[in-house]
Amino acid sequence: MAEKNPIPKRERILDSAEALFAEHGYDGVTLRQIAKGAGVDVALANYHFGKKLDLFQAVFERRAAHLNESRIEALHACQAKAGKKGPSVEQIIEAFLRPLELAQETGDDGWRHYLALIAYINNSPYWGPRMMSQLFDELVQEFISALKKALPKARDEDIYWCYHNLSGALTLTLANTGRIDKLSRGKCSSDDFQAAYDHMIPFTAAGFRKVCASRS
Amino acid sequence: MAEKNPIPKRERILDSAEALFAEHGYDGVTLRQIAKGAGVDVALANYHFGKKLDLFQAVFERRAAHLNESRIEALHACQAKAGKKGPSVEQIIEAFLRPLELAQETGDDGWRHYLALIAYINNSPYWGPRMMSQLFDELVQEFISALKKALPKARDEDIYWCYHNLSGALTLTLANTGRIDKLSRGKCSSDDFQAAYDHMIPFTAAGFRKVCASRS
DNA sequence: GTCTATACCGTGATAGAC
DNA sequence: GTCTATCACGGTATAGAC
Repeated sequence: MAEKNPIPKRERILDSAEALFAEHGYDGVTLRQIAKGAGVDVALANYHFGKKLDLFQAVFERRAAHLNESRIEALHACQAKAGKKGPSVEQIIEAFLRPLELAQETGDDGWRHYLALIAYINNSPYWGPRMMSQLFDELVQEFISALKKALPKARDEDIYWCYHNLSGALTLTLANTGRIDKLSRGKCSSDDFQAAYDHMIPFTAAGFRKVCASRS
Repeated sequence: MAEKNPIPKRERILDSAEALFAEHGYDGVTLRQIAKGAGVDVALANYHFGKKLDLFQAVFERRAAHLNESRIEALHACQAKAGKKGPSVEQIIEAFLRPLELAQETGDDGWRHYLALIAYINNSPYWGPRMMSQLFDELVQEFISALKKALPKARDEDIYWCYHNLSGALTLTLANTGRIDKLSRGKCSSDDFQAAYDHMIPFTAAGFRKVCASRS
């Protein structure tokens, strides 16, 4: 009692909820589990955040602004560096992805859990349409504009379908399911985010170029 | 009562469970909702399938064998056609994906729901490791072998990471969340599976070639 | 064998007392 | 901020109808 836990209870509730929602989804988690994980009483989550759904929203929103800022900064930095002709497809995708890698490799598991939660939401037919747009559309549209400039001959539909493929590859990476470990019999690891992005960037950039260059 | 519903109740339970699990996940669905959707009594699910988890498994397994067969057939057909030198990366990916498109476009929603359920499971850190391997590893390994032949200079890790990207793009497509509709302001539709695969095949094939050709 | 009605008992979210 | 009560709902078992 003399030594106070340095992390306030309110934050610990968010941390615990984040980890559990990411692993089991919204309905797979109870407030009691969250409270136990945070080392607080059940009712405290209610006191701070109201309903379970509001807590879910609060977790979702907590890190969004910071994440969006670092990705936008990365985009603007690569645009400034590229000068008038604008950055290449690779450079844009790099700016889209590397801030995630940095967040995932902070050592603190919070970001890893948060991004797994985004993967859960983005892949869900229920949550996806309800939650993704409000926080991420603005960012995505800015990246898509940049990609259109880098691929001036591309049709709009082609750009969007390519972005969809990129988003899918990213989502499965964020979900961090360990499936690639099994399939590759240990040659690759879901936790090796650097390897994931090192492959994803040239993979998707080549895909964009191929699809957006050809006329069907 | 004179006219009997042509679909037996046991199947209707599976159909209803399939649709609901795909939309809301395992914990987001109650047996009572499933029963209501099937137009049967709550206890009937228990009678036919036992525990909720067993019903989930039964849904997961019902269409798996048929799906695996049609994908393996497609692979063997393209291998036979290609002759000694073996099929190209595009042809292999085509064989991997097109049977899914055919299933999704039967008109009957069952396959669409089933494949959305696979997306849910594959993207879940909880269910993915527990369920994907048992039914799909054999198939995937056969496709990966074919890809290795088509890309003889590739390192194993590169092949697996490329497959991971393909799997992610596919998973998000199967999840059918409608997100691309919003982002593209109606120019693309999640329900347009043909467009999805028409783009995914050249996109991922180009990615495989790029990543598996270069030495880092 | 197939199916329904219903009861049981644990657990969940939430509100109100302190 | 915390503890506890409430009350609905969930999974599951049982009894028996057709």
